[in-house]
Amino acid sequence: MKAAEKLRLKREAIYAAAERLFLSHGYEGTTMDAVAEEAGVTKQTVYRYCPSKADLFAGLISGMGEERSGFSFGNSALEEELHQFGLAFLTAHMGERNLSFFRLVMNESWKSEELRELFAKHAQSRWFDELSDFLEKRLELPDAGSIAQIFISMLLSERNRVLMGRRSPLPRDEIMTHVSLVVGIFLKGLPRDHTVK
Amino acid sequence: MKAAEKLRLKREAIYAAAERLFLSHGYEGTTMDAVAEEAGVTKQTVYRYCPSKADLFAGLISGMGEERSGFSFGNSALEEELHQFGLAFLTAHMGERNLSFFRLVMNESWKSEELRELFAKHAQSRWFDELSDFLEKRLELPDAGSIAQIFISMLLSERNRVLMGRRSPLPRDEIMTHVSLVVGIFLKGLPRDHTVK
DNA sequence: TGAATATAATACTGTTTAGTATGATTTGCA
DNA sequence: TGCAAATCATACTAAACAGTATTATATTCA
Repeated sequence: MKAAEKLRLKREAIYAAAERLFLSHGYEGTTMDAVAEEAGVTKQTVYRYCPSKADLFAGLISGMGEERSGFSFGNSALEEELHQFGLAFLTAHMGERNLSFFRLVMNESWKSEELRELFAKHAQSRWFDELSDFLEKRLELPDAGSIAQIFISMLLSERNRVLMGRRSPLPRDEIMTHVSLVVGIFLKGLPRDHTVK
Repeated sequence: MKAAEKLRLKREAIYAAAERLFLSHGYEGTTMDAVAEEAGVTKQTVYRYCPSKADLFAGLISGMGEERSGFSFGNSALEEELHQFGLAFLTAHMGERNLSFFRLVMNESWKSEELRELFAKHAQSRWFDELSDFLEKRLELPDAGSIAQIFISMLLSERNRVLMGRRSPLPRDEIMTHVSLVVGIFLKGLPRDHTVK
């Protein structure tokens, strides 16, 4: 095997191990020794690929920046589009990885401006942008941004309890029921002066 | 001054100092030396009043359990009641103390079942219970709990950005605008089969 | 006043952990 | 084959921090 290839693989193993640990145990709860062991590598090797724990963490977060929302709006009826969006959004946000990532952001983001900026590119911003654009295109709204944020919050109304370990993530059928309920309330409740374009 | 009185004061000083530090720096970020200094006291004295850091923390959290929601529903029109509730709720939840407390809960609650139980008595549960009862009393609803949770989430739609340091807490006028918007959407959007009792 | 209690001041123990140092061993490559 | 880079194994340093120990000084109260 080529040398460059091996280096790439090792680097990926280290970052993958770090991601697993950071997501499941948080920043403070993850030691560099644990990262090394999880990656099947020595601590020196870890430090050959990153200058410090903080850099490893920051590198990881910005690496995650490439992830897409995994949903695109189409031209179906408003209700149908919102329903599909809600399903995709809520399903994604009830996944373990997403829940862990959100906890991590919450835990760490207030510690430094640098981290806040890193995180800002993630969270729900892709989803939010798509929804906001869609609402603006389809409806005449006073403030599409606020309205989009409200719709997203309605979808996530059960998430805090999940995040705090007071209930398990919504299973598929509860997600469907919840999305229907939310889309119903939202559509009927939209400001009166909206018009479908 | 009586001895018992002095003891009580000292105990309060220590717990107050610990609360300030835990709220602003988190559990890990707070050292017992810092608590002692903040309370103007020696570390031994701190340990005379609590057996360990974990106990100090737990004692604090359960001490906060007595706090009321500070709002009671009346007999005005539905819209007016919801509006008043929204104002009180959102104002409280945009306060620094409440924001810090929520961050703390988020940060620590996943670490142990004991902490989760402690926290369970707080968070929005008082507010939630009152709202849920009110909706059940006033309306014919399929699931007052879910609906109450959705209303609360709508009110808090901007809070995540605040929590993550991406915007400052909503000032009074934005709170009012937001509450009006939310109550409007919510009331118009409620499931059709509701009837005012 | 004098015994008992609380506190101060200070230093210490033990543990955890980020990061470094060293010397031996493997591996790609010319 | 033989060199150079990467890795391993292991041990170390330095700092932070929870919790303890000691000795001396105040304070309460009988």
